[in-house]
Amino acid sequence: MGAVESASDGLCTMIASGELQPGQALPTEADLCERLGVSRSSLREAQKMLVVAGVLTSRRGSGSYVSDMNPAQILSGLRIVVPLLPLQRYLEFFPMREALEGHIAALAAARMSRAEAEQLWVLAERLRVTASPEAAQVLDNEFHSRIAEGGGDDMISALLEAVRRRGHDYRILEMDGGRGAEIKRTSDKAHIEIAAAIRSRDPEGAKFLMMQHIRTTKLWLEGLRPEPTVGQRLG
Amino acid sequence: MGAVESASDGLCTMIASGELQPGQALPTEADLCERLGVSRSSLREAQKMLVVAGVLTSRRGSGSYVSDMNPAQILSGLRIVVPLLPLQRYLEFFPMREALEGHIAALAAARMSRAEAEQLWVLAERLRVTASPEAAQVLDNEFHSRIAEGGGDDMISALLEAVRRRGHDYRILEMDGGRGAEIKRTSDKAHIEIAAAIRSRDPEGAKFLMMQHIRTTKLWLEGLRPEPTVGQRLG
DNA sequence: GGCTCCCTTCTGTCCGACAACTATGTCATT
DNA sequence: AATGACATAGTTGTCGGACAGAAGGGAGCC
Repeated sequence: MGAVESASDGLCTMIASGELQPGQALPTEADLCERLGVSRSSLREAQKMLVVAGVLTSRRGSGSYVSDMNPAQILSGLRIVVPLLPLQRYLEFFPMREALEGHIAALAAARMSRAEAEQLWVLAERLRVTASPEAAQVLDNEFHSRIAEGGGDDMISALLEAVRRRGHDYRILEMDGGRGAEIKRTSDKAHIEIAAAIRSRDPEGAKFLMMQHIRTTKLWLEGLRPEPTVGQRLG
Repeated sequence: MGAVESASDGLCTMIASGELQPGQALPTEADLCERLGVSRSSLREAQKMLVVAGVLTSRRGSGSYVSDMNPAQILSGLRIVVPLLPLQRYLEFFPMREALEGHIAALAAARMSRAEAEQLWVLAERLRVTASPEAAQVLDNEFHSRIAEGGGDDMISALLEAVRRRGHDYRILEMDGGRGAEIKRTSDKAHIEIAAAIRSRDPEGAKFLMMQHIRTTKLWLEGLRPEPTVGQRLG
Protein backbone atom coordinates (compact mmCIF):
# COMPACT_ATOMS: atom_id res chain seq x y z
CA MET A 1 0.00 0.00 0.00
CA GLY A 2 1.31 3.42 -0.92
CA ALA A 3 2.22 6.02 1.66
CA VAL A 4 -0.42 8.52 0.56
CA GLU A 5 -3.09 5.84 0.66
CA SER A 6 -2.08 4.68 4.10
CA ALA A 7 -2.09 8.26 5.35
CA SER A 8 -5.52 8.85 3.87
CA ASP A 9 -6.87 5.63 5.33
CA GLY A 10 -5.38 6.50 8.69
CA LEU A 11 -7.04 9.89 8.76
CA CYS A 12 -10.35 8.40 7.65
CA THR A 13 -10.14 5.79 10.38
CA MET A 14 -9.47 8.45 12.99
CA ILE A 15 -12.60 10.27 11.85
CA ALA A 16 -14.79 7.21 11.44
CA SER A 17 -13.84 5.98 14.90
CA GLY A 18 -14.92 9.25 16.44
CA GLU A 19 -11.43 10.09 17.64
CA LEU A 20 -11.69 13.19 15.48
CA GLN A 21 -15.07 14.85 15.32
CA PRO A 22 -16.44 17.54 13.02
CA GLY A 23 -15.04 20.95 13.89
CA GLN A 24 -12.14 19.49 15.81
CA ALA A 25 -8.54 20.35 14.95
CA LEU A 26 -6.23 17.63 13.66
CA PRO A 27 -2.92 16.98 15.37
CA THR A 28 -0.03 18.88 13.81
CA GLU A 29 1.46 17.55 10.62
CA ALA A 30 4.59 16.46 12.47
CA ASP A 31 2.53 14.43 14.93
CA LEU A 32 0.47 12.85 12.19
CA CYS A 33 3.58 11.93 10.21
CA GLU A 34 5.00 10.06 13.17
CA ARG A 35 1.69 8.45 14.03
CA LEU A 36 0.84 7.33 10.50
CA GLY A 37 4.41 6.44 9.59
CA VAL A 38 4.62 8.59 6.47
CA SER A 39 6.57 11.61 5.39
CA ARG A 40 5.16 15.09 5.46
CA SER A 41 4.84 15.19 1.66
CA SER A 42 2.68 12.09 1.58
CA LEU A 43 0.60 13.27 4.50
CA ARG A 44 -0.05 16.59 2.81
CA GLU A 45 -1.14 14.90 -0.42
CA ALA A 46 -3.57 12.78 1.58
CA GLN A 47 -4.89 15.84 3.37
CA LYS A 48 -5.47 17.68 0.10
CA MET A 49 -7.44 14.70 -1.19
CA LEU A 50 -9.66 14.78 1.86
CA VAL A 51 -10.12 18.52 1.47
CA VAL A 52 -11.57 17.98 -2.00
CA ALA A 53 -13.71 15.16 -0.68
CA GLY A 54 -15.09 17.66 1.83
CA VAL A 55 -13.80 15.87 4.90
CA LEU A 56 -11.15 18.38 5.99
CA THR A 57 -10.56 22.10 5.84
CA SER A 58 -7.22 23.74 6.49
CA ARG A 59 -6.40 27.20 7.76
CA ARG A 60 -2.93 28.47 7.08
CA GLY A 61 -0.80 29.02 10.14
CA SER A 62 -3.45 27.50 12.35
CA GLY A 63 -4.05 23.90 11.44
CA SER A 64 -6.38 21.46 9.72
CA TYR A 65 -9.87 20.76 10.94
CA VAL A 66 -12.48 18.11 10.35
CA SER A 67 -15.15 19.88 8.33
CA ASP A 68 -18.75 19.79 9.37
CA MET A 69 -19.40 17.99 6.08
CA ASN A 70 -22.31 20.16 5.04
CA PRO A 71 -23.84 19.54 1.62
CA ALA A 72 -21.87 22.27 -0.15
CA GLN A 73 -18.56 20.96 1.16
CA ILE A 74 -19.04 17.31 0.32
CA LEU A 75 -19.94 18.30 -3.24
CA SER A 76 -16.88 20.51 -3.75
CA GLY A 77 -15.35 17.87 -6.03
CA LEU A 78 -18.32 18.21 -8.35
CA ARG A 79 -17.85 21.95 -8.57
CA ILE A 80 -14.34 21.32 -9.86
CA VAL A 81 -15.16 18.74 -12.49
CA VAL A 82 -18.47 19.99 -13.89
CA PRO A 83 -16.96 22.98 -15.75
CA LEU A 84 -14.42 20.62 -17.33
CA LEU A 85 -16.83 18.00 -18.62
CA PRO A 86 -17.13 17.47 -22.35
CA LEU A 87 -20.63 18.38 -23.46
CA GLN A 88 -21.46 14.73 -24.02
CA ARG A 89 -20.64 13.94 -20.40
CA TYR A 90 -22.40 17.01 -19.09
CA LEU A 91 -25.59 15.95 -20.81
CA GLU A 92 -25.56 12.81 -18.67
CA PHE A 93 -26.56 14.99 -15.73
CA PHE A 94 -29.81 16.07 -17.29
CA PRO A 95 -32.01 13.08 -16.45
CA MET A 96 -30.97 13.54 -12.83
CA ARG A 97 -31.58 17.29 -13.05
CA GLU A 98 -34.97 16.60 -14.55
CA ALA A 99 -35.98 14.38 -11.67
CA LEU A 100 -34.58 16.61 -8.93
CA GLU A 101 -35.57 19.99 -10.30
CA GLY A 102 -39.04 18.63 -10.93
CA HIS A 103 -39.16 17.31 -7.40
CA ILE A 104 -38.12 20.58 -5.77
CA ALA A 105 -40.37 22.61 -8.03
CA ALA A 106 -43.27 20.65 -6.62
CA LEU A 107 -41.97 21.18 -3.09
CA ALA A 108 -41.50 24.89 -3.75
CA ALA A 109 -45.06 25.18 -5.02
CA ALA A 110 -46.27 23.68 -1.77
CA ARG A 111 -43.96 25.52 0.60
CA MET A 112 -42.95 28.91 -0.76
CA SER A 113 -44.53 31.94 0.85
CA ARG A 114 -46.82 34.16 -1.16
CA ALA A 115 -44.15 36.90 -1.23
CA GLU A 116 -41.39 34.54 -2.35
CA ALA A 117 -43.53 33.17 -5.15
CA GLU A 118 -44.32 36.69 -6.26
CA GLN A 119 -40.62 37.60 -6.33
CA LEU A 120 -39.97 34.49 -8.36
CA TRP A 121 -42.52 35.57 -10.93
CA VAL A 122 -40.95 39.03 -11.09
CA LEU A 123 -37.57 37.39 -11.62
CA ALA A 124 -38.92 35.32 -14.51
CA GLU A 125 -40.35 38.46 -16.03
CA ARG A 126 -37.04 40.31 -15.62
CA LEU A 127 -35.32 37.38 -17.31
CA ARG A 128 -37.76 37.60 -20.19
CA VAL A 129 -36.94 41.22 -20.97
CA THR A 130 -33.19 40.68 -20.65
CA ALA A 131 -31.36 40.54 -23.96
CA SER A 132 -27.74 40.07 -22.89
CA PRO A 133 -26.75 36.36 -22.68
CA GLU A 134 -24.45 37.10 -19.74
CA ALA A 135 -27.19 38.79 -17.75
CA ALA A 136 -29.62 36.06 -18.76
CA GLN A 137 -27.23 33.45 -17.40
CA VAL A 138 -27.09 35.17 -14.03
CA LEU A 139 -30.86 35.56 -13.82
CA ASP A 140 -31.51 32.00 -15.01
CA ASN A 141 -29.21 30.67 -12.32
CA GLU A 142 -30.93 32.79 -9.71
CA PHE A 143 -34.33 31.60 -10.88
CA HIS A 144 -33.45 27.94 -10.47
CA SER A 145 -31.59 28.63 -7.21
CA ARG A 146 -34.59 30.32 -5.64
CA ILE A 147 -36.83 27.41 -6.51
CA ALA A 148 -34.28 25.03 -5.05
CA GLU A 149 -34.15 27.08 -1.85
CA GLY A 150 -37.92 27.27 -1.81
CA GLY A 151 -37.98 23.49 -1.89
CA GLY A 152 -36.23 23.57 1.46
CA ASP A 153 -33.71 20.79 0.90
CA ASP A 154 -30.08 21.85 1.24
CA MET A 155 -28.64 18.66 -0.22
CA ILE A 156 -30.66 18.80 -3.42
CA SER A 157 -30.03 22.53 -3.69
CA ALA A 158 -26.28 22.10 -3.34
CA LEU A 159 -26.22 19.27 -5.87
CA LEU A 160 -28.18 21.21 -8.46
CA GLU A 161 -26.10 24.31 -7.79
CA ALA A 162 -22.92 22.35 -8.53
CA VAL A 163 -24.35 20.85 -11.68
CA ARG A 164 -25.53 24.20 -12.98
CA ARG A 165 -22.08 25.84 -13.12
CA ARG A 166 -21.60 25.84 -16.86
CA GLY A 167 -21.64 29.44 -17.98
CA HIS A 168 -20.40 28.80 -21.48
CA ASP A 169 -23.40 26.66 -22.32
CA TYR A 170 -25.47 29.81 -22.53
CA ARG A 171 -23.89 30.44 -25.88
CA ILE A 172 -26.86 28.65 -27.35
CA LEU A 173 -28.59 32.01 -26.96
CA GLU A 174 -26.08 33.49 -29.37
CA MET A 175 -26.88 31.10 -32.20
CA ASP A 176 -27.32 32.53 -35.64
CA GLY A 177 -30.38 32.59 -37.84
CA GLY A 178 -32.77 33.64 -35.10
CA ARG A 179 -32.48 30.21 -33.53
CA GLY A 180 -30.96 31.67 -30.37
CA ALA A 181 -33.77 34.18 -30.05
CA GLU A 182 -36.33 31.45 -30.58
CA ILE A 183 -34.73 29.35 -27.87
CA LYS A 184 -34.75 32.28 -25.48
CA ARG A 185 -38.43 33.00 -26.14
CA THR A 186 -39.36 29.39 -25.47
CA SER A 187 -37.20 29.30 -22.34
CA ASP A 188 -38.61 32.59 -21.03
CA LYS A 189 -42.13 31.30 -21.52
CA ALA A 190 -41.30 28.12 -19.60
CA HIS A 191 -39.85 30.13 -16.70
CA ILE A 192 -42.94 32.28 -16.45
CA GLU A 193 -45.25 29.29 -16.60
CA ILE A 194 -43.25 27.58 -13.86
CA ALA A 195 -43.36 30.69 -11.68
CA ALA A 196 -47.09 30.97 -12.30
CA ALA A 197 -47.66 27.34 -11.31
CA ILE A 198 -45.68 27.84 -8.11
CA ARG A 199 -47.53 31.06 -7.36
CA SER A 200 -50.86 29.34 -7.76
CA ARG A 201 -49.72 26.48 -5.50
CA ASP A 202 -49.87 23.80 -8.17
CA PRO A 203 -47.12 21.26 -7.30
CA GLU A 204 -47.93 18.79 -10.04
CA GLY A 205 -48.11 21.52 -12.66
CA ALA A 206 -44.83 23.07 -11.53
CA LYS A 207 -43.19 19.68 -11.57
CA PHE A 208 -44.41 18.83 -15.04
CA LEU A 209 -43.42 22.20 -16.48
CA MET A 210 -40.00 22.13 -14.85
CA MET A 211 -39.24 18.62 -16.11
CA GLN A 212 -40.29 19.64 -19.58
CA HIS A 213 -38.11 22.74 -19.35
CA ILE A 214 -35.03 20.71 -18.40
CA ARG A 215 -35.71 18.14 -21.10
CA THR A 216 -36.05 20.87 -23.70
CA THR A 217 -32.81 22.48 -22.56
CA LYS A 218 -31.03 19.18 -23.02
CA LEU A 219 -32.35 18.91 -26.55
CA TRP A 220 -31.08 22.40 -27.33
CA LEU A 221 -27.63 21.52 -26.04
CA GLU A 222 -27.60 18.30 -28.01
CA GLY A 223 -28.13 20.37 -31.13
CA LEU A 224 -25.12 22.41 -30.18
CA ARG A 225 -22.58 19.85 -31.32
CA PRO A 226 -19.80 20.06 -32.34
CA GLU A 227 -18.70 21.38 -29.00
CA PRO A 228 -17.75 25.06 -29.07
CA THR A 229 -14.23 26.03 -28.08
CA VAL A 230 -14.39 27.59 -24.69
CA GLY A 231 -12.33 30.22 -22.95
CA GLN A 232 -14.21 30.26 -19.73
CA ARG A 233 -13.30 31.59 -16.37
CA LEU A 234 -12.31 29.15 -13.70
CA GLY A 235 -13.37 29.66 -10.16
CA MET B 1 -2.87 32.94 -4.85
CA GLY B 2 -1.21 29.86 -3.42
CA ALA B 3 1.04 27.62 -5.45
CA VAL B 4 -1.21 24.58 -5.21
CA GLU B 5 -4.19 26.63 -6.30
CA SER B 6 -2.34 28.09 -9.26
CA ALA B 7 -1.16 24.63 -10.30
CA SER B 8 -4.69 23.28 -10.04
CA ASP B 9 -6.11 26.20 -12.00
CA GLY B 10 -3.42 25.79 -14.63
CA LEU B 11 -4.22 22.11 -15.12
CA CYS B 12 -7.93 22.84 -15.27
CA THR B 13 -7.36 25.53 -17.86
CA MET B 14 -5.31 23.14 -19.98
CA ILE B 15 -8.18 20.68 -19.89
CA ALA B 16 -10.96 23.24 -20.39
CA SER B 17 -9.15 24.71 -23.37
CA GLY B 18 -8.95 21.34 -25.04
CA GLU B 19 -5.17 21.26 -24.93
CA LEU B 20 -5.51 18.13 -22.83
CA GLN B 21 -8.35 15.82 -23.76
CA PRO B 22 -9.87 12.83 -21.95
CA GLY B 23 -7.60 9.82 -22.17
CA GLN B 24 -4.56 11.87 -23.00
CA ALA B 25 -1.38 11.73 -20.90
CA LEU B 26 -0.22 14.81 -19.03
CA PRO B 27 3.25 16.20 -19.60
CA THR B 28 5.84 14.99 -17.11
CA GLU B 29 5.85 16.51 -13.66
CA ALA B 30 9.07 18.34 -14.40
CA ASP B 31 7.59 19.95 -17.50
CA LEU B 32 4.44 20.93 -15.67
CA CYS B 33 6.41 22.43 -12.79
CA GLU B 34 8.31 24.65 -15.18
CA ARG B 35 5.23 25.57 -17.15
CA LEU B 36 3.03 26.35 -14.18
CA GLY B 37 5.80 27.93 -12.16
CA VAL B 38 5.39 25.82 -9.05
CA SER B 39 7.47 23.25 -7.22
CA ARG B 40 6.96 19.56 -7.63
CA SER B 41 5.41 19.24 -4.16
CA SER B 42 2.72 21.79 -4.95
CA LEU B 43 2.07 20.26 -8.36
CA ARG B 44 1.61 16.84 -6.86
CA GLU B 45 -0.84 18.14 -4.27
CA ALA B 46 -2.83 19.76 -7.06
CA GLN B 47 -2.83 16.55 -9.07
CA LYS B 48 -4.07 14.54 -6.10
CA MET B 49 -6.92 17.02 -5.68
CA LEU B 50 -7.94 16.59 -9.29
CA VAL B 51 -7.76 12.82 -8.93
CA VAL B 52 -10.35 12.94 -6.16
CA ALA B 53 -12.45 15.34 -8.23
CA GLY B 54 -12.41 12.70 -10.96
CA VAL B 55 -10.55 14.84 -13.49
CA LEU B 56 -7.29 12.88 -13.52
CA THR B 57 -6.17 9.31 -13.05
CA SER B 58 -2.58 8.33 -12.35
CA ARG B 59 -0.77 5.13 -13.26
CA ARG B 60 2.37 4.52 -11.27
CA GLY B 61 5.58 4.73 -13.23
CA SER B 62 3.71 5.71 -16.35
CA GLY B 63 2.14 9.08 -15.77
CA SER B 64 -1.10 10.90 -15.16
CA TYR B 65 -3.94 10.94 -17.63
CA VAL B 66 -7.06 13.00 -18.08
CA SER B 67 -9.86 10.70 -17.03
CA ASP B 68 -12.84 10.12 -19.25
CA MET B 69 -14.91 11.64 -16.42
CA ASN B 70 -17.51 8.93 -16.34
CA PRO B 71 -20.19 9.12 -13.64
CA ALA B 72 -18.43 6.78 -11.22
CA GLN B 73 -15.18 8.74 -11.41
CA ILE B 74 -16.61 12.20 -10.91
CA LEU B 75 -18.41 10.94 -7.80
CA SER B 76 -15.32 9.37 -6.24
CA GLY B 77 -15.18 12.17 -3.68
CA LEU B 78 -18.61 11.18 -2.45
CA ARG B 79 -17.52 7.59 -1.97
CA ILE B 80 -14.83 8.85 0.37
CA VAL B 81 -16.96 11.12 2.50
CA VAL B 82 -20.21 9.19 2.75
CA PRO B 83 -18.84 6.49 5.08
CA LEU B 84 -17.48 9.23 7.34
CA LEU B 85 -20.64 11.28 7.69
CA PRO B 86 -22.26 11.59 11.09
CA LEU B 87 -25.68 9.98 11.00
CA GLN B 88 -27.33 13.39 11.14
CA ARG B 89 -25.54 14.47 7.98
CA TYR B 90 -26.14 11.16 6.25
CA LEU B 91 -29.86 11.55 6.79
CA GLU B 92 -29.73 14.71 4.70
CA PHE B 93 -29.28 12.48 1.65
CA PHE B 94 -32.60 10.77 2.10
CA PRO B 95 -34.93 13.30 0.50
CA MET B 96 -32.69 13.17 -2.57
CA ARG B 97 -32.62 9.39 -2.45
CA GLU B 98 -36.38 9.36 -2.15
CA ALA B 99 -36.78 11.46 -5.28
CA LEU B 100 -34.17 9.62 -7.34
CA GLU B 101 -34.90 6.07 -6.26
CA GLY B 102 -38.57 6.73 -6.84
CA HIS B 103 -37.79 8.11 -10.26
CA ILE B 104 -35.68 5.18 -11.37
CA ALA B 105 -38.12 2.69 -9.90
CA ALA B 106 -40.73 4.12 -12.26
CA LEU B 107 -38.26 3.97 -15.13
CA ALA B 108 -37.35 0.40 -14.27
CA ALA B 109 -41.01 -0.58 -14.22
CA ALA B 110 -41.34 0.77 -17.72
CA ARG B 111 -38.09 -0.52 -19.16
CA MET B 112 -36.98 -3.71 -17.44
CA SER B 113 -37.34 -6.91 -19.40
CA ARG B 114 -39.72 -9.59 -18.20
CA ALA B 115 -36.77 -11.80 -17.18
CA GLU B 116 -34.99 -9.01 -15.29
CA ALA B 117 -38.15 -8.14 -13.39
CA GLU B 118 -38.60 -11.78 -12.48
CA GLN B 119 -35.02 -11.99 -11.21
CA LEU B 120 -35.65 -8.90 -9.14
CA TRP B 121 -38.64 -10.53 -7.52
CA VAL B 122 -36.60 -13.64 -6.77
CA LEU B 123 -33.95 -11.42 -5.22
CA ALA B 124 -36.52 -9.74 -2.98
CA GLU B 125 -37.75 -13.16 -1.92
CA ARG B 126 -34.20 -14.34 -1.19
CA LEU B 127 -33.71 -11.21 0.90
CA ARG B 128 -36.87 -11.98 2.84
CA VAL B 129 -35.68 -15.40 3.92
CA THR B 130 -32.20 -14.17 4.85
CA ALA B 131 -31.61 -13.82 8.56
CA SER B 132 -28.01 -12.64 8.74
CA PRO B 133 -27.72 -8.83 8.74
CA GLU B 134 -24.48 -9.01 6.76
CA ALA B 135 -26.05 -11.09 4.00
CA ALA B 136 -29.14 -8.89 4.10
CA GLN B 137 -26.97 -5.84 3.56
CA VAL B 138 -25.43 -7.37 0.44
CA LEU B 139 -28.76 -8.44 -0.98
CA ASP B 140 -30.42 -5.13 -0.18
CA ASN B 141 -27.67 -3.29 -2.00
CA GLU B 142 -28.01 -5.59 -4.97
CA PHE B 143 -31.76 -5.10 -5.01
CA HIS B 144 -31.49 -1.34 -5.22
CA SER B 145 -28.59 -1.55 -7.65
CA ARG B 146 -30.54 -3.70 -10.06
CA ILE B 147 -33.45 -1.32 -10.05
CA ALA B 148 -31.05 1.56 -10.68
CA GLU B 149 -29.50 -0.32 -13.58
CA GLY B 150 -32.93 -1.21 -14.87
CA GLY B 151 -33.72 2.48 -14.91
CA GLY B 152 -30.99 2.81 -17.49
CA ASP B 153 -29.35 5.99 -16.22
CA ASP B 154 -25.68 5.66 -15.29
CA MET B 155 -25.42 9.00 -13.53
CA ILE B 156 -28.31 8.39 -11.18
CA SER B 157 -27.11 4.83 -10.60
CA ALA B 158 -23.61 6.00 -9.71
CA LEU B 159 -24.92 8.68 -7.39
CA LEU B 160 -27.21 6.31 -5.54
CA GLU B 161 -24.47 3.71 -5.39
CA ALA B 162 -22.14 6.22 -3.71
CA VAL B 163 -24.80 7.28 -1.25
CA ARG B 164 -25.68 3.73 -0.31
CA ARG B 165 -22.20 2.78 0.97
CA ARG B 166 -22.98 2.72 4.65
CA GLY B 167 -22.75 -0.88 5.78
CA HIS B 168 -22.85 -0.14 9.46
CA ASP B 169 -26.30 1.37 9.24
CA TYR B 170 -27.69 -2.12 8.83
CA ARG B 171 -27.18 -2.54 12.53
CA ILE B 172 -30.76 -1.41 12.91
CA LEU B 173 -31.59 -5.00 12.05
CA GLU B 174 -29.77 -6.10 15.19
CA MET B 175 -31.89 -4.02 17.53
CA ASP B 176 -33.18 -5.61 20.68
CA GLY B 177 -36.71 -6.28 21.75
CA GLY B 178 -37.84 -7.69 18.45
CA ARG B 179 -37.68 -4.21 16.93
CA GLY B 180 -34.96 -5.26 14.49
CA ALA B 181 -37.00 -8.23 13.35
CA GLU B 182 -40.07 -6.04 12.96
CA ILE B 183 -38.07 -3.58 10.84
CA LYS B 184 -36.78 -6.39 8.67
CA ARG B 185 -40.26 -7.80 8.11
CA THR B 186 -41.58 -4.40 7.06
CA SER B 187 -38.58 -3.81 4.82
CA ASP B 188 -38.87 -7.25 3.21
CA LYS B 189 -42.53 -6.65 2.49
CA ALA B 190 -41.71 -3.32 0.86
CA HIS B 191 -39.06 -4.92 -1.34
CA ILE B 192 -41.44 -7.57 -2.53
CA GLU B 193 -44.17 -5.06 -3.22
CA ILE B 194 -41.75 -2.92 -5.21
CA ALA B 195 -40.57 -5.92 -7.22
CA ALA B 196 -44.18 -6.91 -7.85
CA ALA B 197 -45.05 -3.42 -9.07
CA ILE B 198 -42.09 -3.42 -11.43
CA ARG B 199 -42.95 -6.90 -12.66
CA SER B 200 -46.50 -5.85 -13.42
CA ARG B 201 -45.25 -2.74 -15.26
CA ASP B 202 -46.74 -0.25 -12.84
CA PRO B 203 -44.39 2.78 -12.84
CA GLU B 204 -46.50 4.97 -10.57
CA GLY B 205 -46.98 2.16 -8.10
CA ALA B 206 -43.30 1.28 -8.06
CA LYS B 207 -42.41 4.93 -7.55
CA PHE B 208 -44.85 5.39 -4.70
CA LEU B 209 -43.76 2.22 -2.93
CA MET B 210 -40.07 3.00 -3.36
CA MET B 211 -40.46 6.52 -2.01
CA GLN B 212 -42.36 5.20 0.95
CA HIS B 213 -39.67 2.58 1.53
CA ILE B 214 -36.90 5.20 1.57
CA ARG B 215 -38.89 7.48 3.82
CA THR B 216 -39.54 4.64 6.23
CA THR B 217 -35.85 3.70 6.26
CA LYS B 218 -34.98 7.27 7.20
CA LEU B 219 -37.41 7.14 10.10
CA TRP B 220 -35.83 3.94 11.34
CA LEU B 221 -32.39 5.49 11.22
CA GLU B 222 -33.61 8.58 13.03
CA GLY B 223 -34.72 6.33 15.83
CA LEU B 224 -31.21 4.91 15.97
CA ARG B 225 -29.72 7.87 17.81
CA PRO B 226 -27.42 8.15 19.68
CA GLU B 227 -25.05 7.20 16.93
CA PRO B 228 -23.52 3.76 17.33
CA THR B 229 -19.76 3.46 17.59
CA VAL B 230 -18.51 2.02 14.36
CA GLY B 231 -15.53 -0.09 13.48
CA GLN B 232 -16.18 -0.33 9.82
CA ARG B 233 -13.93 -1.29 6.99
CA LEU B 234 -12.55 1.46 4.82
CA GLY B 235 -12.18 1.15 1.06
C1' DG C 1 11.80 -12.90 -35.45
C1' DG C 2 11.34 -13.33 -30.64
C1' DC C 3 13.23 -13.07 -26.10
C1' DT C 4 16.11 -11.31 -22.35
C1' DC C 5 18.67 -7.89 -20.23
C1' DC C 6 20.00 -3.25 -19.45
C1' DC C 7 19.35 1.49 -19.45
C1' DT C 8 16.72 5.60 -19.36
C1' DT C 9 12.81 7.99 -17.78
C1' DC C 10 9.30 9.00 -14.72
C1' DT C 11 6.72 8.61 -10.60
C1' DG C 12 6.51 7.72 -5.48
C1' DT C 13 8.59 8.84 -1.28
C1' DC C 14 11.44 11.05 2.06
C1' DC C 15 14.20 14.81 4.04
C1' DG C 16 15.65 19.44 5.23
C1' DA C 17 15.08 24.27 4.92
C1' DC C 18 12.86 28.68 4.85
C1' DA C 19 8.89 31.97 4.29
C1' DA C 20 4.24 33.37 5.59
C1' DC C 21 0.88 33.37 8.75
C1' DT C 22 -1.62 32.55 13.35
C1' DA C 23 -2.16 32.30 18.05
C1' DT C 24 -0.57 33.44 22.43
C1' DG C 25 1.64 35.53 26.17
C1' DT C 26 4.12 39.83 27.71
C1' DC C 27 4.41 44.39 28.78
C1' DA C 28 3.53 49.21 28.78
C1' DT C 29 -0.17 52.49 28.75
C1' DT C 30 -4.47 54.29 30.17
C1' DA D 1 -7.83 46.36 36.07
C1' DA D 2 -8.71 46.75 31.16
C1' DT D 3 -6.67 47.53 26.77
C1' DG D 4 -3.69 47.82 23.17
C1' DA D 5 0.74 47.05 20.75
C1' DC D 6 4.41 43.99 20.41
C1' DA D 7 7.48 40.03 20.55
C1' DT D 8 7.69 35.13 20.32
C1' DA D 9 6.73 30.40 19.47
C1' DG D 10 4.23 27.24 16.73
C1' DT D 11 2.01 25.72 12.36
C1' DT D 12 1.20 25.52 7.66
C1' DG D 13 2.77 26.64 2.77
C1' DT D 14 6.40 26.22 -0.51
C1' DC D 15 10.69 24.98 -2.37
C1' DG D 16 14.77 22.17 -3.72
C1' DG D 17 17.30 18.01 -3.63
C1' DA D 18 17.81 13.10 -3.20
C1' DC D 19 16.95 8.18 -3.88
C1' DA D 20 14.20 3.81 -4.69
C1' DG D 21 10.98 1.41 -7.60
C1' DA D 22 8.30 0.70 -11.66
C1' DA D 23 7.43 1.24 -16.68
C1' DG D 24 8.95 1.54 -21.28
C1' DG D 25 12.25 1.18 -24.97
C1' DG D 26 16.38 -0.33 -27.24
C1' DA D 27 20.49 -3.29 -27.80
C1' DG D 28 22.14 -7.66 -27.97
C1' DC D 29 21.57 -12.70 -28.00
C1' DC D 30 19.37 -17.08 -29.18
